[in-house]
Amino acid sequence: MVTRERPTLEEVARRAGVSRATVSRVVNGSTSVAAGIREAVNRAVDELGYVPNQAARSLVTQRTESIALILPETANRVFSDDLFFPAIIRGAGVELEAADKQLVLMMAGSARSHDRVERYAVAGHVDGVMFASMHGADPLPGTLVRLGIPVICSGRPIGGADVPYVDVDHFGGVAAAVRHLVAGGRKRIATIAGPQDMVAGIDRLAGYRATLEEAGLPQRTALGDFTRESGLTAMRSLLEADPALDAVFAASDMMAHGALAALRQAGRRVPDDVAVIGFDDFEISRYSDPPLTTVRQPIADMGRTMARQLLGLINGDPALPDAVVLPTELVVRDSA
Amino acid sequence: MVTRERPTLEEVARRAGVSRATVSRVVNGSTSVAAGIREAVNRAVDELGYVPNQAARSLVTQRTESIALILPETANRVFSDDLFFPAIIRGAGVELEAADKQLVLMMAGSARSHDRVERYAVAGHVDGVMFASMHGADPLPGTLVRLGIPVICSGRPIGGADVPYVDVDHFGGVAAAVRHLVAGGRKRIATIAGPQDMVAGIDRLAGYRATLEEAGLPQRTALGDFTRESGLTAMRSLLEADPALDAVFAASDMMAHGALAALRQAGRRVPDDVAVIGFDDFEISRYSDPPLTTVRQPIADMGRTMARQLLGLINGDPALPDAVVLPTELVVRDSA
DNA sequence: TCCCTATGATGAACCGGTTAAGTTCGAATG
DNA sequence: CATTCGAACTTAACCGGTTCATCATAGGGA
Repeated sequence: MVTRERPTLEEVARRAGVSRATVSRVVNGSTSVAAGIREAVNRAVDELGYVPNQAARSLVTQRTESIALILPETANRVFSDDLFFPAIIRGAGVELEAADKQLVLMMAGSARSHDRVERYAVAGHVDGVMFASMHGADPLPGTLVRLGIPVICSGRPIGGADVPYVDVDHFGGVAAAVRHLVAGGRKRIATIAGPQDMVAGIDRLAGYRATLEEAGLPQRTALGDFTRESGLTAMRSLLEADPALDAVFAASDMMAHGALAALRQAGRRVPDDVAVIGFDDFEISRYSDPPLTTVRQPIADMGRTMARQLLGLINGDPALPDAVVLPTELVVRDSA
Repeated sequence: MVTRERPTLEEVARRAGVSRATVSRVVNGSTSVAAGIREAVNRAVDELGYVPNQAARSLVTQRTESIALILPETANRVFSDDLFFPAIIRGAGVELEAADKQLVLMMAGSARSHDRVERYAVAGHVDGVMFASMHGADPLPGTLVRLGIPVICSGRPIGGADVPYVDVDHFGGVAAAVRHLVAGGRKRIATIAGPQDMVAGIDRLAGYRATLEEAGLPQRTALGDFTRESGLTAMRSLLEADPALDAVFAASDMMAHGALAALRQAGRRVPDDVAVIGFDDFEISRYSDPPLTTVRQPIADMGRTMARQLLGLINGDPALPDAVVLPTELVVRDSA
């Protein structure tokens, strides 16, 4: 391996016949460098193939130009089935790329990795941290904020931690979905709720409850964990509890697909016998049988917004809202 | 924001009553430090909450403890439909995490981002670079290798670039799939091929061709780009060209699902009229109607292996193979 | 003519670690 | 008892940039 020696500022300076300081100013596009010198320096830079050493730069500027995105442990488990985190990554990636920042991905969840993340951020490896949908009342975001590290969460943090976040209008989306079912004449509307240690799970269940209450209709709840498998199981237990139910709202698309499978196995027609609505609007929901009616949440946008907010925080933007809530929208297809 | 000043080595040293060098040795777990002193230092570290500054450390060690994973531009487009890149990320992530390395994600493809990636790597921001399935004969991996940067590719590089890589046995997998169709008595076996500027596309088509030739059966090819939509379109054109075809091998699961949809629309039963086999074995293929027979490739394993190989390269492991080819396996379900 | 002020370049301190070379000191050796 | 040696620690150089205080030079005004 021919590890070519990388030229340093010093060498560029020598070649251009100026001082290190001047080269630094040219490289950083500073003003007040005579045109002639600037050219000479640029020529030397090109000839030597000079690229500034990031570590040296960070050491003095205290900036790394990179941002961490923390995924919960569950991402590991669910990744193969779930399209949520990839979309977050994509959205954040695009935004950060535009700002010339790097995206560092970390999995967290276990106590060990928890500590790792904290040390990593504190070591000054990144300029800020984004948390993707956490479980429970995770203390880590708050801890980092207290240490003076810019942080943003996806999903309103549970437990009242005072951390800026980006979220979507779960409640409104669910209300629209349930009202759609009610308007369609459904009387026995059940729900497959998500994990009750995540805002997404909590708020969607709350939306279901409030809307049915408002409509004066009975409620029936089964619990899932956002995965297809859990949706299938939950649907079975709902059918057993109330064979006459005529609609179900699932708090995630994957659970809705599980529910579709369970209904098919139980010989129910969708939407004739039972209407089904999901939440997410993943690509695959357009291709299910029948195509899934669902609440669209702008996941990639969420990633983008998180990145944008975090960049604002890092730059000390004064007029930055603590929270941004993105709209959701009911997408009506054939399943309800 | 209370940006608490982070303690430095100097302060720890002062508190422990020793020199900077000694603290450094304790922190790095070096030998030859008397137990008493070691304890005193550790106490000081804990009391002050000292965490080494990574930039300073990198500056002298020339190591950053992080690794870049480069995704092709298409990842952006396809991400919402595709489960390939997430699995690669997950696999690599797990392995790197175990080695206490960080994963930096970058999108490349455009000329601009190309340059960005090169500069980033050369700036010493990462210790090595992994490329996820590239299009065409990308010169970037070769360039980085020449610059002395450890590199590994997923998928044998096109154009004979001498870059170490990890790939799967496309040919063998496809051969098994096509033989399965032949053994099932299929006589008119078409294929939906992947992009011919990617090894995965090329090798899978080659496997189809060779195996059919061996069986003395006629060939028929349509081209897709691995997405569901392209699979649907390709299937339609295949049906038009040969309404009597009785089997199709799609070079990706998503294209196979598109094909299933096209066949359904055309009134063909699967597998009775037309047998379908895909390639990937994504989670969703277990839940399609009918469940998809497909060639499983160990994607997460590929990510893991890439990471492992790269770490070996970085550590100068002498007995490192240039190429690793992982096995594929036919998974028979109901579609063929 | 002389002094003052921009303008542009330079020298040197500094960021926070690592590590080679040097120092100290007590135990072992001849 | 003098000498050698090795363990344990300190000193100081260095990594490669940024930036502030300083300085040189040319131009303008009194």
